[in-house]
Amino acid sequence: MAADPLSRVFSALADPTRRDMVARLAAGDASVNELAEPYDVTVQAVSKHLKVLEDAGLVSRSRQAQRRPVHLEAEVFDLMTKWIERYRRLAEERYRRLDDLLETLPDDIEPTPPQTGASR
Amino acid sequence: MAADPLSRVFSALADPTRRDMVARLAAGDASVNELAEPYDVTVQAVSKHLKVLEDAGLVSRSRQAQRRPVHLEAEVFDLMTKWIERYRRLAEERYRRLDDLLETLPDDIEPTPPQTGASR
DNA sequence: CTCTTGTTCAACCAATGGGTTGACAAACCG
DNA sequence: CGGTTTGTCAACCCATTGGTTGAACAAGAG
Repeated sequence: MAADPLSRVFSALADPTRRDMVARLAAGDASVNELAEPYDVTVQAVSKHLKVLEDAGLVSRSRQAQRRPVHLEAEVFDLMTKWIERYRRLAEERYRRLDDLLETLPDDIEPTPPQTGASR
Repeated sequence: MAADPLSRVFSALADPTRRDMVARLAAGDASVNELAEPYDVTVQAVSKHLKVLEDAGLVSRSRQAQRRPVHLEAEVFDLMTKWIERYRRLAEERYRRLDDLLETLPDDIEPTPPQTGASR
């Protein structure tokens, strides 16, 4: 469990149940039992999921009587979006540059010589 | 392997080696051997990683002589950013509303009665 | 056709992950 | 105090994953 933060966040959100929990927590804090209610798994399993989300920094838990309300921490999302946007931007720039290059090519030069049936 | 698309993408990017491959592919296409070079794992392991990335829709492979150049497909990133932004936005709105609420509260009403050190 | 290069497939192994049940801790309720 | 509610910890099970080695396949190059 000594993975880097980015791996932890991606990994935490790779599970549909955990994503659903995050989705529901976006609407408001909830107790473990409340969170567990819709799923047909034990409350212990949900507790484990929450631990994963907490280790990823996606949620935090406070204490309020016996309850441990779970709260969504939105800041960690930035970690992901920054990573994603960076490489998407690069990929798109590269794509655009390739487009430009093809645009300016003389007509008689073919970037990938199509098999014209003519033997070489 | 019948996971939903979002799970596949998050899961694929949960591995640091695969993220590094994506990062390098953002700079340009590469063959499997080229991709494998920096890592001290076998080329078969890299081939497996590429299969995961391909199943997630993050890369595509064409054929060029014996080589199978790997190409980064940036569109899938949108799937993630849309999901992330949606819930981050909700969480932030909720946070803002809570702020507003606290702002308008009369002074003598305490939202969560702080332990005043009185009884145990 | 044979050889070489690049890549994948198959079988296997150790570690991890998501689930279970059962016991336990913490805090309120009587 | 003794119970009840709420949640976690521990041990275990089984499927998945990331890695290995060894063989096979695909497509030039001789």
